[in-house]
Amino acid sequence: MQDYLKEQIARALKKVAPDLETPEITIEKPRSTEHGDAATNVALTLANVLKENPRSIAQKIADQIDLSTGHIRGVEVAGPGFINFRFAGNWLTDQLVEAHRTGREFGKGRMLEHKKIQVEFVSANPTGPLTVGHGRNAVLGDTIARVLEWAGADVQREYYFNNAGRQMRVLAESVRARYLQAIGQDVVFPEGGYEGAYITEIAERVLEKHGDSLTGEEHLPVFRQAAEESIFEDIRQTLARMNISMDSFFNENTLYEDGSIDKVIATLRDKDLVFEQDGATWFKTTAFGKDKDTVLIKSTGEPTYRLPDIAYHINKLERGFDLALDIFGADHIATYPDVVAAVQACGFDSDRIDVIVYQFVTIVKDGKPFKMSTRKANFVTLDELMDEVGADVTRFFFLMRAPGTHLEFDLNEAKQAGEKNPVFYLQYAHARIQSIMKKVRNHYDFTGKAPDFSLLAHDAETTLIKRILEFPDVILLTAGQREPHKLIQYLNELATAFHKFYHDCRILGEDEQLALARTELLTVTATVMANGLGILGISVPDRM
RNA sequence: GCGCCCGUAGCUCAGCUGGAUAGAGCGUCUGACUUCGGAUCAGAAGGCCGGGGGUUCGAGUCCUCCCGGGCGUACCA
Repeated sequence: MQDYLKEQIARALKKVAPDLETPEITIEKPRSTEHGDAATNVALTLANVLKENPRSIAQKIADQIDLSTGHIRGVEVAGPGFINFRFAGNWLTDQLVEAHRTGREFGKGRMLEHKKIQVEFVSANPTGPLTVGHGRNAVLGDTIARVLEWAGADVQREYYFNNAGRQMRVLAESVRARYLQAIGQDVVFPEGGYEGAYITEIAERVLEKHGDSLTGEEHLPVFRQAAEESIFEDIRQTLARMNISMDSFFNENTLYEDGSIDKVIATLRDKDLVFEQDGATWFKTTAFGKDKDTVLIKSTGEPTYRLPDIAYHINKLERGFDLALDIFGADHIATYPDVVAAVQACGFDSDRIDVIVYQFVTIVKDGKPFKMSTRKANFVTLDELMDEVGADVTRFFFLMRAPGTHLEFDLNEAKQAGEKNPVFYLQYAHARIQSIMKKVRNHYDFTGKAPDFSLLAHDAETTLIKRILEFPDVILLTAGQREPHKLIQYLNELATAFHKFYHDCRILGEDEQLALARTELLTVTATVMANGLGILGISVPDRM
């Protein structure tokens, strides 16, 4: 329809101003329905060039629009010089028939067809349970992956982790200390160790399984491995509970084993971007405009996290992804330019790497900001949150707001959200439709009959139809921007249009033809709602 | 100090990438079918879009300078 309009406008423009080169014509959907179904601002943009009043240009163009094809019902000039179009009713019903026929697949796009995309998210090291802080990352990553799939992409979900660094050593020492305490030894708990209760539980399980003989330093790996396995199992379960399942887990260690780390250093050294100083190996980031150079390998011989990060991203590109998406918290953003610069220097196309940065979640508890620390064990786990409000509300809460804005998560409010939560508004619409359907089936027999959507002329009906037809565009917008809250906003509008329809239009008691058309309108509505909630990873109840 | 993000209704946030009278939810106030689920619907109140300057037909949106908050700016991840 957009293309059709553009063509019409371009043709009209030729008659109005034959000498003018056809400009870019943009079509937009007016905010208010009073302004029709589509509008263009060409007259405004041309006012300067043509040295003429925008309204009079608009009027001349409008006069030249061909209405005889039947797609357009009305053209009018409004405001400072907008040209508004109204679609003919048959165009809407044609589209609705198509949507109805497509059913469960309605909304799937082909924008990203044949694109291999990797979304890397969560990527928390196995040092403790996932917290509310990780929640936003996890839910954003998974939902973006889902919407990319709906836009046609072939998506892989990957979890990147490191089980060999300093953090993990401290973790193992913490477990060991708890173990020694459990068998009655008087040991000092390591400075900066992990204090959570789960550490003690892991220590107790080691004691049960291996007895009390693991007192020596040399047994540290046993504690490390026990902790890793146990914590990873918890993380996996938490993710599953949130409706998230990873396609692969990538261990940072493989980058050392397969030599990619050394290769990165060697390549950068060839380009004269690496040098030694004070016993450390540096990356010359000042060459890319940064204030300081960056350490890649510490004087202790231990690499900083940037080095494997670089190797990891090269690895992703070598695996053939058209796009590698990272979901990063605001605190990680500083490394991104380094990684891009290094990847580029190594001869790879860094345009294939993109980062979604989300701002931090501020936990508010009892009206005060709550500072979390995994090490200090004062945190709220995702499991605890889901115990309180359920997985659906948890996902919804993290998706409601644009990733780039700070998200305030009021625990008290979320916990008592119960019936008032906005997610129920969407689920209720779906459940209500199912309930209507059940009643309808008892009153009418529609078998073998096709609906005539042209009977749907009520305001509430056309509004609902227009909303439904927006769905495929919303998918593409959400996928393109990678901002799931846009889908939520849309589903809210869809639900509102449905509830309005429910109040204004009835099915039971209406003549069979109209009842059939309305019933099938609701079928499509329910499908779109189900598809949308599915992308958000939220359940779609038939009853509530 | 420098870099990135943010500042919109009492609160939490949208605002389709520069368009028409700036929207929604919660909260407050007033109303609604004796038949399909009232977890709903209709309406009211509530705003110098942090502030100043600039760009143009047109700015919440772009440029610039202030103010205020968050995160970076580690041989921590």
